[in-house]
Amino acid sequence: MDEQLSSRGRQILEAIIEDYIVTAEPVGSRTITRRHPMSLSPATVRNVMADLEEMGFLASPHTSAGRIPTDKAYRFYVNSLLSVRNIGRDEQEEILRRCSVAGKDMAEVLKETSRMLSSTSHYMGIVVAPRFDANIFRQIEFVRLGSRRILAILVSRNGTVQNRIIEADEEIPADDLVKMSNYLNELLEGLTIAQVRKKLLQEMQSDKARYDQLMARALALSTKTVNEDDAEVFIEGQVNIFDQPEFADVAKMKDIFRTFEKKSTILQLFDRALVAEGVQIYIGAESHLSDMPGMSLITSTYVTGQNTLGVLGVVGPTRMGYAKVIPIVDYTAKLVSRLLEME
Amino acid sequence: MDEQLSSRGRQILEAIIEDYIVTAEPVGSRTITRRHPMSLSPATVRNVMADLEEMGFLASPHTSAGRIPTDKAYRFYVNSLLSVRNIGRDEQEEILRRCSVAGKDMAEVLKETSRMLSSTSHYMGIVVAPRFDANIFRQIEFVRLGSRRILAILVSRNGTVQNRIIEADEEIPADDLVKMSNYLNELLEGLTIAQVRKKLLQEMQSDKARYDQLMARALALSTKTVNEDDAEVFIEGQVNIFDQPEFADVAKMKDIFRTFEKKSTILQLFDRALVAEGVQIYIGAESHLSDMPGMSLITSTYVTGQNTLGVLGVVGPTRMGYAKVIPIVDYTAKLVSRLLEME
DNA sequence: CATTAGCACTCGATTTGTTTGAGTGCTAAT
DNA sequence: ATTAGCACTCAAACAAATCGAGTGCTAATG
Repeated sequence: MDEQLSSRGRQILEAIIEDYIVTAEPVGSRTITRRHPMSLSPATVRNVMADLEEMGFLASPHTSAGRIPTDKAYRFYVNSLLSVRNIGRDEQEEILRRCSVAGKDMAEVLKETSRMLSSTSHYMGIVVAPRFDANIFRQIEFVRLGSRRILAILVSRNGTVQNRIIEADEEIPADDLVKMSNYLNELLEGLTIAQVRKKLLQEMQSDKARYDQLMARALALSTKTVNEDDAEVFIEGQVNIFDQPEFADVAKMKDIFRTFEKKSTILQLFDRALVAEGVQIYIGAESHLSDMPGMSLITSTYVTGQNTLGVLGVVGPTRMGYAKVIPIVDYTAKLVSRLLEME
Repeated sequence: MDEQLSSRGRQILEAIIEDYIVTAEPVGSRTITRRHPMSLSPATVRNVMADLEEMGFLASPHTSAGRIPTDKAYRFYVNSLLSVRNIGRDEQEEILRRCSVAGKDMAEVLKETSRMLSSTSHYMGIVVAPRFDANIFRQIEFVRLGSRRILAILVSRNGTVQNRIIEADEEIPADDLVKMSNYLNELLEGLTIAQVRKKLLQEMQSDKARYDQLMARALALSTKTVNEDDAEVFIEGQVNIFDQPEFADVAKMKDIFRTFEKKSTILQLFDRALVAEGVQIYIGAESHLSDMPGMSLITSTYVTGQNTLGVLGVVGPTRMGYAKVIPIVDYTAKLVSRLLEME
């Protein structure tokens, strides 16, 4: 069934896709010949288009409209047709400028990155923050707030801070708090947060803990601190989809916004991209998410050294400017990697 | 011009408003007599409605449609007609349950509160976090991340944490960091963050700083830490406005979402509510924000002791269920006050 | 024999016209 | 003062007519 595509077929398919990307209207044979002068008559183009439709690259909304590319067409376009042009000098600078907000903590940087992705691509920018789990323990600190209220602050090497308020069962003197943190800091030095979690459990069951009240309490406190890991997601530029004609309909809008309101769906999606390497492209149904029909996403992981930290990317309609967005995502991911590397 | 409203006039106005609140359709004389049996003929109602229109309580979209309440009508309704019914037992419990997420830091609690406000009211929930400025300094801590990278952690009495990564000009030994934080903790004890800011400036210009290198550096670092105050806003349930028929139009939707995307507008609005006390109601143009025509908001401040901490509230169409939402906002504000009080 | 001109045909979108019905204001009867 | 009656209005809903971009097919063409 998969007859080879003639060179002319490719050329016409490409023309159709590119036209559709900018106009969002079904494109017909006339239009093609007008906008991409290639010394062919509409009739010929029609024949070719009929072939392309049979091969599953095109679909017609109804008999007397033009044709629109299918997911398969976009896939082919991205794989074979598209010459990923290099990222523009000015774009590059814009990205660099926007991401290099000095002195901010990581969350701020990533949020700004997401915002930048959305405004340079004109679609939605998404950044999934590194799982706290993968970070390396740096220090734990306890601050007394009230007689029993204790603020626990957990710092990891890259400067991420997690804090949590703990109600202690009984009052703990300030000195003890210092001792406790000293003890823990020594104990947990150099471990990842995931390992820290395990270690704490082990320690609590060990003999030492049973004899040393203070230690036991320290362990209990820190377990409470460290015991959850909700990955953060930054989604920005949702309003951009209002400008996409294919969603210009309140019902569809609502669906989309609902989907992106609960971030778990997105997380699930991006988690898949996390295991892959480099730029990933999911076109339409390829995302296997029925919640977002007609949308594509372009993602890339960002890393430090060998470790994959997180994923970032852009979500837009399948009819998205791949040629422009792919290099943006790619460059941004590398940039963010570099920025975090320095830490 | 402000002729007195007859008791019958009030009654009919109330009927119209309440009808419009549930149907969102212009209401006519027939409808009124049908739905609110009050032994009056449509013709009579018509006469009264004409009077009400002249007085500025009603407006007709066009001659042969029913009439809709004006802002003035809602204002009158809220001031004079509305009997704020007590909050329902079950609603109260729902709110209590949703807000009492133990062990979370304040940001989480407020975010959840906002989410709760939106889902119980079916409009948009907004919570403005306390200005960090007003908090009372508790402790500052420096953590070394790299040779020159230092993480500064600022804790206030109520457990709010702000942290910031600082690039130092030169390497600072760990001991010095401890000394510095000790010095600062003593210096800043008990001040509000706003005062801290001033104090730091003063100190830096004092003689001591000129002689004591270390102290000077400590001051410089902490100034960097403390030198910004971006109030946080939690806006949740934006999708709810998709269900409001008056905004069922892509252009209006877009405007609204755009407005709420940059939170500064909202902040500006809520800042005004901050100085007032208790429940505030802004109907339509009363908010003086041309960015959100046709919307009302109901806010209340939350406090601990004498201090106003922040504002929370609900934003919806002017045609909003005031009778239901007002007690919700009121109760929630009091609850949040209580929750933070305990800290 | 691939290409193209020609042509009848389709079908959504747009336009125009008609009907419907909820609503109004006014007047005259109650 | 209230209401029944009536002529009038106007958006919305529906239907028919028209338009036009597009199609598939066939026959002519280089």
